[in-house]
Amino acid sequence: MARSKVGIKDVAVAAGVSVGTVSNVVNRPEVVAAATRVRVQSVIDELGYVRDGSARQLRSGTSRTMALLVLDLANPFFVDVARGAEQAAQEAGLQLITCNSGQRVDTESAYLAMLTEQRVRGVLLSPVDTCGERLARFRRGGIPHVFVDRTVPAGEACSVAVDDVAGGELAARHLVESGHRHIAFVVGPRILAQCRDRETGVRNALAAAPAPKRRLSVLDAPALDVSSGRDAGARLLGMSPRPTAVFCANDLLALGVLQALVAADVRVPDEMAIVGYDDIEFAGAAAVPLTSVRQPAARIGHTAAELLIAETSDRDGVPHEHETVVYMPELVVRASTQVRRR
Amino acid sequence: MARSKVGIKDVAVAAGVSVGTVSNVVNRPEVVAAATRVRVQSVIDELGYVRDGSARQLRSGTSRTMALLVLDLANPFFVDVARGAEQAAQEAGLQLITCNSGQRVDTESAYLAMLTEQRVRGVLLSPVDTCGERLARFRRGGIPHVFVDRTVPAGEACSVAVDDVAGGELAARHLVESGHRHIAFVVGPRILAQCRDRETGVRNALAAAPAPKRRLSVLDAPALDVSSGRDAGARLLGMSPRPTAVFCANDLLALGVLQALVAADVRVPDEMAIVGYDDIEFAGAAAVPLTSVRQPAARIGHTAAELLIAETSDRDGVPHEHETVVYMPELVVRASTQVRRR
DNA sequence: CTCCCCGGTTAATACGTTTCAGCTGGTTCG
DNA sequence: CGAACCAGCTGAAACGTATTAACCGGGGAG
Repeated sequence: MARSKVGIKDVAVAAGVSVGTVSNVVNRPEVVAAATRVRVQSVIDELGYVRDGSARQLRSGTSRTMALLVLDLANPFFVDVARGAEQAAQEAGLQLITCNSGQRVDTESAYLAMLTEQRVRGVLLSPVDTCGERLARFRRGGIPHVFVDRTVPAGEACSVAVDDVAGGELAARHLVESGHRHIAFVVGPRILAQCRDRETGVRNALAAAPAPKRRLSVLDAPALDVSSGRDAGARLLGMSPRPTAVFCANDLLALGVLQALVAADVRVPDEMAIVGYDDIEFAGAAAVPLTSVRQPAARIGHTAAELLIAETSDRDGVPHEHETVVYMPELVVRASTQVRRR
Repeated sequence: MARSKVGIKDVAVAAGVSVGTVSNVVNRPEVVAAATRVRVQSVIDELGYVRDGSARQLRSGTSRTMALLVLDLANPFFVDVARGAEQAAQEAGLQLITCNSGQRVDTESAYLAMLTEQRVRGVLLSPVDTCGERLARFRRGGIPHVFVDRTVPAGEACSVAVDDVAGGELAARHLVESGHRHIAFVVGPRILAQCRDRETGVRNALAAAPAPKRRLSVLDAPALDVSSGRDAGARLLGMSPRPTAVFCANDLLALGVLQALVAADVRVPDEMAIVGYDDIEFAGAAAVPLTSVRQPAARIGHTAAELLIAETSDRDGVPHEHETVVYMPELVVRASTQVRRR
């Protein structure tokens, strides 16, 4: 079991052949004579030779793995994005590695630095902040990348996203049409474009609503997760006058708010309606099934990966045109906004 | 913006020093004179030089990244494991990449092959099947690895797991003590040791229960996910006589079963009690908050990563002792098994 | 018979880095 | 005054692979 360092050279001498031939057996079997091929292959199996990715990549200059760097893997939305991207990568014969920045800028740039050093084929990127200096440096680094769940000025890079302004409008309009006059919006860190855009959508919808004037209360949450949602829910309960409906910037926040309401015996939706965002699988299974704004998560990942693959395949001479894909969100109405049998 | 290929050599000539000096500036700044250091560094910044990971690793022979290969990233339990592992890696100055086998054997071995070629420092592994030939080949490959959420015969490798038999017992005993006579167990693919062990625990608990004899119905689910849970829930509803309690091999299944019950207007826990496994965050936020068996997910990941790091740090000459860590699960009782104000 | 081509193989080179032995000029010690 | 040393730097040798030009023996075309 001499597992120490068997290289192409060892295989070559053991098979009585040159290293070039061994390389051919591994990478282009069709060019080597059948007899030689099986002999070399059997030596490879016997010795347990595995080619060395570093040397291979150093020599060839290109990698066969791409990366997905997401904002928050604890959010099932991004897990679905990853699933879609993984499938597209697999279809193209590439490997995908997933990295999680956890909404932290420094973790994000650490990963970007590592991926740059590794010379990955490309990166699918859902960055914390589009404007930061660290991100700009990465982009100057010349590694192909596609923005995911985030748009970017046309021509700068490919991007695949959902119209978050429209999504915010969708949610707020639904609440307005359900007769709510005082609506709360629980928003995450404003550094996230998603949060800013959804807020814009909410304000648009309220401004466009027919008289009478609606009131909007905005509650800030420090992060887009369940425990921040619980906090926000507690604050919501303390408000006076209390809003009759709440829209949350994502489903994790909404689930947290819901927990706080249920714990305080506030009836949903009778006393407080709730709308979430993302329509993660758990939204429909919640204490009160959540009305939510659905995004085609897996398709976003799949499309983004396809764009990246297109960008990194050498189309000899043909220059790459950056492309921007924007999907439209869709409102899924459930019990959390439907007053039952009056 | 000539982003094409700036290597250490380009930096060297631009700064008027030798390549060795540039390498030192990057890797051991303390050995080079301050004046030279700042000059070289400024050239590096200006040219946007990034050292090449492949060449670096090829030369030095060791990698600074380790990998985590999980069974199912859609299960928040594994996301927590990843979080713990990531933290431990970061503490040791290593990078962690996460790969998702999605409970598919072929995807798993594709990732293992890639990680082997890449010569990663080590792999944290929660395999689909401990016995398969493909896994055996990987293990012969000599890449250090630690099993996660899965025990392995002592001495073969390190492993960090939770006592699943005890967990199954915990859940079943709780239901027995709540007075249930006919219990259903929704189990996932038996190829997963977790499923087998939890079933063993259930049978142990029932065998050990005082008279009268309890009845056990086992329902097979094709996968450990929510939609399989919904299917199982539908089958459960069709049973006659119908069990009065159901224990699910994980929380995703339990949430699916719960959805099916709620949709059919079956009251939980009055008509049907439910126990899940993993105590994921969403279990407490479900339609009826779920009683569940909690596992210390983040700690599992953290400990496993620490073991791997210990195994791969050269303790000059001291041979590595494989270690097995087993945590005990804990029952968290919630509304899904507590009949309310009778 | 010569020439050329062809399938199959070899030997050499380059990829970008790290490392290490050695060179330099200057300073301190005996 | 010479020897020994020092900091700071240089230059070349690997690391394991993919690639390419060259080589070789034999068979078909001319």
